[in-house]
Order: sequence, then C-alpha cells, then structure tokens
Amino acid sequence: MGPIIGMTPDKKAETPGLQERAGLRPAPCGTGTLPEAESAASPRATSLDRGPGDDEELTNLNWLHENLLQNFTLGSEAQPSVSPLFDIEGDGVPPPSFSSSSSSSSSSSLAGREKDSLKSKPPYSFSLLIYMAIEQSPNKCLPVKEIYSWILEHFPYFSSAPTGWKNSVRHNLSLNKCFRKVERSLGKANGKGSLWCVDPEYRPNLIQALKKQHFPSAHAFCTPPASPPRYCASSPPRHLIPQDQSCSLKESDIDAATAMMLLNSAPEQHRMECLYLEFVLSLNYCSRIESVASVRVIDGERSHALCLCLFAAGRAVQDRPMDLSRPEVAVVSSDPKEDHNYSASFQRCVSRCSTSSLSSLDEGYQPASQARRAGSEGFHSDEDSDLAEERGGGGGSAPRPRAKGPPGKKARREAKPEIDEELKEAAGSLLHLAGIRTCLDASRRTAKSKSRKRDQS
DNA sequence: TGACCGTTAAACAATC
DNA sequence: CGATTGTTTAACGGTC
Repeated sequence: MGPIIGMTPDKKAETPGLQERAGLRPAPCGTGTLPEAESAASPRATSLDRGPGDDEELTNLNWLHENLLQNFTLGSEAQPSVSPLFDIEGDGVPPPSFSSSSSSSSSSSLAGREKDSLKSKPPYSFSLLIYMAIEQSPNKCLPVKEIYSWILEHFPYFSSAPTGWKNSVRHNLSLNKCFRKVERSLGKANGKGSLWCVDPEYRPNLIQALKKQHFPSAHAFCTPPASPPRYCASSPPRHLIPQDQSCSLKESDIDAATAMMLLNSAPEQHRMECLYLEFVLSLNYCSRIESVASVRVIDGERSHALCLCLFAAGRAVQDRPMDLSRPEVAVVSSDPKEDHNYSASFQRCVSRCSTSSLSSLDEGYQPASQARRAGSEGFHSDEDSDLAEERGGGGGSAPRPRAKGPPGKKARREAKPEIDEELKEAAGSLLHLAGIRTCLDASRRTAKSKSRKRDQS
C-alpha cells in the first residue's frame, strides 16, 4: 500500500480493502471517544461563576490565537500542527490560557488538550469535514487523498481511528450533492482520481449545517426569542478589552471557511458571542467583506464579540456611523437583547437586498424549523437556490461555470454597484446594530480600564 | 412509528 | 498486480 501524503507514520493499513482481504476486520469502532464532553460540562456555566476580576479571562482570546489560529497560516495553505478541536473536545473547562496574560503558561495544558483531542472524535460530520478541507485548500478543490490528509492533520483522531473513515469520506463525496467531482486538468498526468469541490449552491447549506452542529440556538439570532437565553441573562456589559489583548490577526486574512472552523472550534462559552462574527462572515461569503482581520470576545457571559472587518479596497462603507475602511476599526457587539433589533434590522436589510447575493442569508439564518427542513432535504438541489443569484449577480446573464469551484473574490467584485451599496448598508447596519466603537475609543477606554486596575492593585 | 440523517461496512468496477 | 478511487447498497443508531 502506498504511503499517503501527509499521513503520520503510525498509520496502519489505510485501505479497508487490505485489512478486509487479509481477513483482518478492524475492531468495532468504539464510541467511548465520542465528544460527549462537548455538552457534558458546560463551560458557560463555568464562565458564569467567574467574578468580575476574571473579565480578562473571558475576553482574552489567547485560546483562539494559540490553539486555533496558529493552526492556520493565513490564506488557505495552512499546515497546522495540532487539532483545532481541543477546546471542543476537551473537558469543558476553559483552558488556562484564558487567564489574563497567561499566553506563555498554557503550553502544558495545550498539550493535554491536544492529547485529548487525539482521542476524541470530531463533532463534525464527514460532509462538514470534507467541506472544511476543501474550503481550506487554495483552489477550493482537493483530491480525495488530500482530503484524507487534511482530516488527518486537523483531526488526529482519525490517525488512530479504524480505517473505515476513508470509506466514509469517499462515500460522502459520492453521495452528497454538496460535493462535485471535477476532472483533473489534462496536463496533470499524475494523480489518481478527480478533484472534489463544494458546489456553491450548497455552500450555504453546509454553513448552516456547520452552524447547526455547534450553534443549536443560532436561530435565536434570527427570530426574537421569547425570553433571553440563559447565557445572556445576567451581567451588564463590561469593558472593552485592551487592544493589545486582541488576538494578533491584524493585517491577516482568514478565509471564511477557516473562520467558521475557528468559530465552531471555540470553547462553548464563546460560541454564541462569535455569532456576530458569524453574521459578518456570512456577509463575507456573499458580499464584499473581504476579510476578517481580528476577532475578539469582549464578554464571555454575554453575546459580546468584537471583530474587525476589512472591506475590499475602495469599498469602504460610507455614510455610516463608522469608518469600516479603516482596518483598525473595532466592532463591538451590543447587549444581547439588541440581538432582536439587530436581527430584525438585519433581516430588513436582507429583504431589501432581495435581488442580491445577500439573500443567501435568508437561508443561512432562517428559523430553525425551516433550516431543519432544508437540512432534511439533503441539501436540496433547488435550482432557485439563493446562491444561484451569485451566478448572474442579480439577473445578470454572465454564465458561471459550474463544478469549477466557488466564485472567487474576483467574481464577487464584479457584482453590481447598487447591490454593493445595499450590501454595504446591510453590513453597516449589522455592524452598527452590533455597536461600533472606533479603535480610538476602544483604546481610550481600555487605557482607562487598565489604569484603574493598576490603581486598584 | 416512520422518515430522515449520519455512519459504517461491504462489494465491485475502474483507474493508476 | 496491488493500491487507490468511485459508486452503490445495506444496515444500524440517533433524532425529530
């Protein structure tokens, strides 16, 4: 059996066929490694127990920086060394790296969590794993072999898992309508098999699935809940975290898929906070936000997230309360209660942009019942699916080649200017509703907070 | 209870 | 020829 690119040496016989033919049936896949811990111990509860002095623990995104972001070199050709999952797979206790300025002291715990992650099955379905692998690839297209490699690299669980998972991957690729087979270019003689891409039509569904997998209450951000969710039931908004505590992603681009991964890999108590970012990322998918350059959680108990969005050059949102063209602009979410307003306003924006690609958000953030329906239809192949709008940029006739990978940024930039304006407005409204503070403001408040703390201590 | 989904296993053909 | 890839079918458990 030939070696598999990127595989660790401890890899046993990869091919089920080899074992099977040799009469070596793999041991039944134990289910004891399933990530029940994800829901077992609620880190959120832990965070709620924190005192005010632990704010920085809640707001510090060292976990993100150290655990996750290091795993993804900017761009798409990441060569992560560890799994992005340890927090999800872990014991549910926020890692010590949450401690203020403890970034250097977390290596041992990181190692422990990484060890845990090696044993835990990823909480993603195979389709999502494949999706993430493909989205991480530079060309948004991968051969099966490299999908294996990606999964192995990011989810070491599979390196020691029974070998059937590859079969499952292939099975998924073949069966799942979300994935499309693309013939390798004729010039590329070597390499067996085809390349696999994500069908852009189904991308929102995959995103939805990704979200549903870890954001079971994500719909709360689309439809006003009857009562505030428990994670936002207490504690007033707090302060902005110091600028220097943000994860250092400035001037770096995280593609949306990576960021989605990061969001879904976040510790429990940070997931809901990150939903704001998720909205922004959704915009990124279908509109003009070119990158998310920084992500910070402001308050672990409430839905306070802080992210920094970079619009494409020359696409700064204007006539907005904030200058989004400035990369240092910080976006601070508001009280979770405003989620309702936010959602409603955002939906209004979306509805106004009915002809734009932003309409994909309608699907992405539809009520859970609809979402489930969409999901139960196996990522329906509705020809009128929202992303189909991307093809013509709102009625345009320019044909978009299918099964050749998702439309790139270039294609997105060719959208109609009026749609851009609406998208900008929608994004602006979103960010405004989330509560905008300029970096200057943030720094000022941060400095105040810092000096206050110093005085107290 | 049934539909649906995800997973796993298996078999087989095609391809490298 | 063996390994890999791709397809198909079936069974099972969990969820809704």
